[in-house]
Order: sequence, then structure tokens, then C-alpha cells
Amino acid sequence: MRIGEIAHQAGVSTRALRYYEEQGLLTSERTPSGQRTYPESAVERVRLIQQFFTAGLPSRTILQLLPCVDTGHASPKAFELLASERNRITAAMADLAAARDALDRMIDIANHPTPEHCPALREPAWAPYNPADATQTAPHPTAAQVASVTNDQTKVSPADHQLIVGR
Amino acid sequence: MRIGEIAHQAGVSTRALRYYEEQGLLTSERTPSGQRTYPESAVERVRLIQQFFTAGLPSRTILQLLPCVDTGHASPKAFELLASERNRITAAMADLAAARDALDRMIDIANHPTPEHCPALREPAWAPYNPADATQTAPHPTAAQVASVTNDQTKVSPADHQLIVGR
DNA sequence: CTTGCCCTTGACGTCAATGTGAGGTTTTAG
DNA sequence: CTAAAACCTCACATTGACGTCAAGGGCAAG
Repeated sequence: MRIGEIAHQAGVSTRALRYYEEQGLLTSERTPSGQRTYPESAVERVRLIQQFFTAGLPSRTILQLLPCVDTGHASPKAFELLASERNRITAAMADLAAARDALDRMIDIANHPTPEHCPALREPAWAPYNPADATQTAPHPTAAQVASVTNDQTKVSPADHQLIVGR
Repeated sequence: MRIGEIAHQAGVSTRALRYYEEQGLLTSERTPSGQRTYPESAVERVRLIQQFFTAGLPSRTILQLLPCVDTGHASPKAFELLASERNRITAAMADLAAARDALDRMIDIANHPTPEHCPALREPAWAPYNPADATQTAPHPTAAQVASVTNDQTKVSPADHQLIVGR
């Protein structure tokens, strides 16, 4: 398959594929005229690469991880890298959960039609979050309901709110 | 308080604070000589701003959200923005969870000492994830155990693996 | 043969949140 | 009073994963 086909099937640009190759993440055969040729499997590989990019892994890190994917074996260093990247992702998820909670608080507050009956409004809206404040007292659409309205089904357990290692 | 003190307490650089002001996210009084002065409350405000930045919200979006924080009321547009950003965050969390699972699969595979007894190795390591493959069959440290070893306490419910709206 | 689409390399542009340094003023500590 | 530390503005640099434009070659259909 040529580059355009792979790009289409993997949902990325041809520019991205050439960039991946430039970074050593993706290899290609060449036709006599110099055009790139890929096996079917390249599509899944590109999807994996994209998944890692989306998760915020830099190309250099992905480059270190991919051989481990290919060989099915991880050197101690690669293993350490796997673990530390997992921790990064976990920490990032905790950060996102915290921001999401902040938005939820804003949504709840915004939905209070009677500010004088809303304790949250007597303190700044951005005060540190106290879970006890979040018990259902809202007589109007609450963040959870807004979430369901907007097709949001994701819920994370309380444990996710612990920040882990950082780096 | 002057800028250095706020920066220290909020854990950001003075450059960042001046940038926030430039973007309209933060205001300051000025002494006759031109130095910035902030109230105590600025520390928490900066922390909130940072939380949003960490969650990937661009400054323009935060700028639209902050008035809603201050007034405790959200215009319909601001409300829509709140909901859509919540969805973005949710989708980002799902992406992170997917990448984390990919890393977990790699960790599990890397820990298999006997490739000939490991079904996962007969398919490429990056094959689409089938939850049924992940049942405990590993006679060696599994991703969950690695996670605990590395101080990882985060677990997300299965519902988190659904991708939601994207944009 | 030509139209049109896909491919090539190369190189500069983008975006956003800062880092960094210059060059100068203000505040603070001794 | 003086030196250090903190502050000011302006403005260019950085980083990363691409976008985009330029100038050209390859290849099937009509």
C-alpha cells in the first residue's frame, strides 16, 4: 500500500507518516521510483503510535518503546520507561479529573437560581474543593445530569484523585 | 503581595503570572512605582488557572470561563462551553486510559518468560485489545502489580473505556 | 500525449505557554 | 549609603507535531 492509503485508513495525514518515518517510528519499502510502500500491518502500527502521541508521549519515548512492542521483550531500561510513562499517564488522568471536578463545581454553581440559598456562593467559586459540599442540594440540573445530557458516561473512582509521582 | 511571593506560593514563575495578566486571566494593582500588587486570593486563582492549563484548556477558553467563576453565573454560551470542555476532558481521559492499557499489555507481555506459552505473543503486541485476553494468566508480575509497585493507585471503571463525543 | 491525481524532498510556518536575556528602576537589608 | 535582591518592559528563543507551499516526477485513463 502507498502512503495515501495508509494515511486514509489510519486517519492521519501523509505528512504525519513521513514525520513518523523521519523520527524512526515507522519504516517503509520503496518502489524503484522512490515511492513509499507499506504492509497492511502498518495501519495498526500507526494507530498505536497515534495513541501514544495522544497520550502525550514524545516521539523519542515512543521510539524507545516500539522495539519492545516488536520483540515482545523489554530491557530493564525499557521496563523502567514503561512504568514511568504509566505513572505519567496516571498523574495526567488525576489532573484531568481534578479539572473536570472544578468544571462540575462551576456547573453546579451556575445552575443555582437562588444565590442567597447557595452556600457555595458565599465563598469564592474557586475555593478548594470539599467533597462534602457536593452532596445533592441543587434543585436544578446538576453537573452529573448535565454530563448525562451531553453523552458523558465516564466516572472515575475517588482513588483517582490522588496525585502519584510526577517527574 | 508582590509578584514573587504569589509566584512562590502558587508554584509558578513570575513570567507565567505576567503572561496570565497579559491574557486577561489575572489582574493586579500597581504601586506608584509600577510594581504589581496582588491580594491573597490571587494564589488560589492562579492555582485554578494552572489546573485548567494542565487540563489542556487554552488561555482563550479559560478567559471565557473565569468571569463565570467570579459572578457565579454562566451565560448560555458559557454554559455550553463548560459542558463541551467537560466532554473534551472526559474524552482525553478515555484516550489516556486506552494508552495506559496499551502500556499494561506491553508490560504483561514483557513479563512473560515463556513466549511459547504466551498466546499474546503469537499475535503482534499491538493487536487491538481484547479484554478477554487480559484475564490473569501471567505467572509473573502483571501490569497491576507493577502499578502497585510504582505507587499507582488509580483505577478507572470499565465505563471509562467508551469514547464519547470528541470534537 | 495530456489531464489529473498521487507521490517525492525541502524548508519555512504555526501555536501556546513559557524561558531567557538585555537594560534599567525600585525595594530591602546591613 | 550601598549592594543585593526583586521588580519593570521589551523582545527574541524554545519545543513538538505537524501544516503548508514550492517545484518537480510517476502513472493510469482517455
